[in-house]
Amino acid sequence: MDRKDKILHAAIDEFTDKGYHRATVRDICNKAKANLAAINYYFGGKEALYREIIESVFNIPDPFDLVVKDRTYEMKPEEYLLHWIESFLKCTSSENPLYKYRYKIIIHEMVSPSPLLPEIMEHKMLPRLAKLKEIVKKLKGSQTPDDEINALCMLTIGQCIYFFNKPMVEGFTGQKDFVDKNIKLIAGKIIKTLTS
Amino acid sequence: MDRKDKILHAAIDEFTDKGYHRATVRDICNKAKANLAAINYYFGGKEALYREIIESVFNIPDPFDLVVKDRTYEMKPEEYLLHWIESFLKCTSSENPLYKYRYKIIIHEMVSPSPLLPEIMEHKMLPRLAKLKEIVKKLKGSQTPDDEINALCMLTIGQCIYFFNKPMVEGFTGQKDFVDKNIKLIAGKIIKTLTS
DNA sequence: TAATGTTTGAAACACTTGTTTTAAATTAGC
DNA sequence: GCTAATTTAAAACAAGTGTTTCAAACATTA
Repeated sequence: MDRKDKILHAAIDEFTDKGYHRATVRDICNKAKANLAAINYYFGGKEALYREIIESVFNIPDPFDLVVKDRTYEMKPEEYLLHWIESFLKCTSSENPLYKYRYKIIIHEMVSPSPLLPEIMEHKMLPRLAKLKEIVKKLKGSQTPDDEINALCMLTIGQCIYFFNKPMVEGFTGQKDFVDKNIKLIAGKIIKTLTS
Repeated sequence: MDRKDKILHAAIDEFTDKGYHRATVRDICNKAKANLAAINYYFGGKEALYREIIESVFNIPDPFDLVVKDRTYEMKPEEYLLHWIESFLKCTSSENPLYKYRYKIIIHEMVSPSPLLPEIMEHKMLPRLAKLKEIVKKLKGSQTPDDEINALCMLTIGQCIYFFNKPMVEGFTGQKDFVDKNIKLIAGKIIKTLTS
């Protein structure tokens, strides 16, 4: 692993852990055992490095796309959504770091926007959310009011994304592996938001 | 309004908007038209000022307590929880700033913990969450597994707290007043998570 | 009024941040 | 092996941070 990769690796750790603002180039370089000037040399600055991280984290297919593949239009909406939810929840665990990082970054961007939020929102998030909306619409029927579809989508996301808050989940349950242990249970509850 | 109050007012704006780390004493003083040294003079420092803000934001009764008052034990769990959820959602609107501020601070603390998170968690949040858990337990029956109770509580909180993310809600719906307009609809969906 | 305590204001301090500079070390190409 | 380009290293820079200092202004009260 060369110096540049080591920096990328350290940067993804720092940015996803602390968000764009609280992550520092010094901490990243220390973690990568690189010199302070390395980030500007290789990437051109902190913001450019962050943009590279964003690309690497978002430009991989959704985990649930791998399950669903091209069966999208032969699957029932319920089945599709259950995959969507379970895949989302699985991202909280560490077995697939890139997906976890993606949602950690989203949470940070929502709470403390970086200069890159507008483009992340437009190019990375809204397209994926549109896909969710489309399936929910198919499930509930096309005559369902748009506000209700929006509400259902956001309730689903809210339920899923909440479990990325480690301090909250651990503080509430006292368990470190609560989500891993209860994915089926949680997904089952969430899907009821959409179907009942 | 004296100088100290003006600082408190400005500080609550800055801390709830940007969180403990990104809020600066300079911005607070500028907004309060106070001198830079005022914060250290009146409060003893940034952290002490933040602690004062925390107290003012958390040491008021939950809005739903005002509705429920001492009728807690004559109310059905469903009725109680619906109040809990609606009150929570109402806090997203600006009509009652202190409640809104409370949840904005919670979100910031979850994502970018301040030095005060441990005491906020212990003294301000867990007691309130325990109350929710107690009612959910009453609703689902005492033989319900603890993991399921925990999951239901967190799903409920996740759904509610998500709507405090203004950029997310506006980005998704394109509307500024979506939550205000749809409180009954949203609360109705959330309560189904618990009852169905 | 005079003396005292309180509040304000401007500057400076110590520290952290992202960035730039400059030179040394390393590597690649001939 | 020599030259030139690339990479690394250390230091300095400029801007921003929380805090402190200290004298001036103000208010209070004897």
